[in-house]
Amino acid sequence: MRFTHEQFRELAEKHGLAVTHQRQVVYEAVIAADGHYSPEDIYAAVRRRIPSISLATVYNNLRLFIECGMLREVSPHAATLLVDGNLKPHHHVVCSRCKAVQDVEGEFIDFKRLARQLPDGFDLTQPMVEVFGLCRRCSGKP
Amino acid sequence: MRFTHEQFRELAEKHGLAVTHQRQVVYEAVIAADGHYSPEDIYAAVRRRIPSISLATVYNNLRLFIECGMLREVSPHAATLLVDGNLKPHHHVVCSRCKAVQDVEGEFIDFKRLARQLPDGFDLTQPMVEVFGLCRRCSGKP
DNA sequence: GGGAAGTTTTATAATCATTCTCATCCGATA
DNA sequence: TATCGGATGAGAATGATTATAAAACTTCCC
Repeated sequence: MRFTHEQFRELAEKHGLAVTHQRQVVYEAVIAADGHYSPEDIYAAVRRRIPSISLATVYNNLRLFIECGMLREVSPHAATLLVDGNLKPHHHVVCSRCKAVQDVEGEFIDFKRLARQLPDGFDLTQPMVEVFGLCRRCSGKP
Repeated sequence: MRFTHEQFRELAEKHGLAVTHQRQVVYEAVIAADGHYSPEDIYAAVRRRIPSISLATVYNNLRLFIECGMLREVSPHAATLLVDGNLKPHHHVVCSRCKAVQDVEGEFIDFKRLARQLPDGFDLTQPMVEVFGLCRRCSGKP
């Protein structure tokens, strides 16, 4: 999707970001791409319009967009592998900001309804769910 | 948690793994640690019992344990950041093996029940859930 | 118990994604 | 237009993870 300079200026101002050409093109590339893409993917797309752009600029801007809520991060995850020795069925609550993981018990998934929505052939062997949000410290709540 | 040599041998055989001292100690370290730990954490714990162990051995064995189902990986995630320009509420289905991500629609979460289980102060700003399992290709189903 | 065959471990090098550094450049404001 | 602060670009640096190859260990069969 393309934006006029004015449209993007408005959007950026709403989120407190300065307006630059690179920033607009990176954002357009993500919105135009309908799916889940890596920084390298976006870099490749943006280079068709700004051949001189730096990969670091793409990373910087993606991070900013995510922080101010203009984009979502898929699977907000810790920078490293985490293992869990607890094999009993349980779910996780993950803080999108600090990546802290806590266990959460309870039956809050309607598996019948979920099963109807699953892609064909998808096998829910270990029904395991992660819920994202902000932990107490990151949400700034008392 | 500690195992006798016999107990661990039985466990390993059930999952088709050879029995080595290092392997047993790594596994015990994960089981004893009640929570979500990184390879470095486990490495630190194991070194107290086997000072000469190599970090690569810890990685190798954690990967094996995860593959054969003796441990779970927290937040199975792609090796790289993925961004999603779709801000409409939706959830994701993630393949634990190949890390492919697909969107899934529908109301299958009982948010009232979930809210009761959430840790204190946890803020579900963007109720967003990821469901893990095996995609058609990785599950080997027709 | 001994010995061959195949794994595992170790140490180190290599790789990959991401961030940092800093000199330069651009955009907003006076 | 002059100035200032933030943004960009190029490449180096970092950190997690994987690959490599030689040495050590397990397993299995006798």
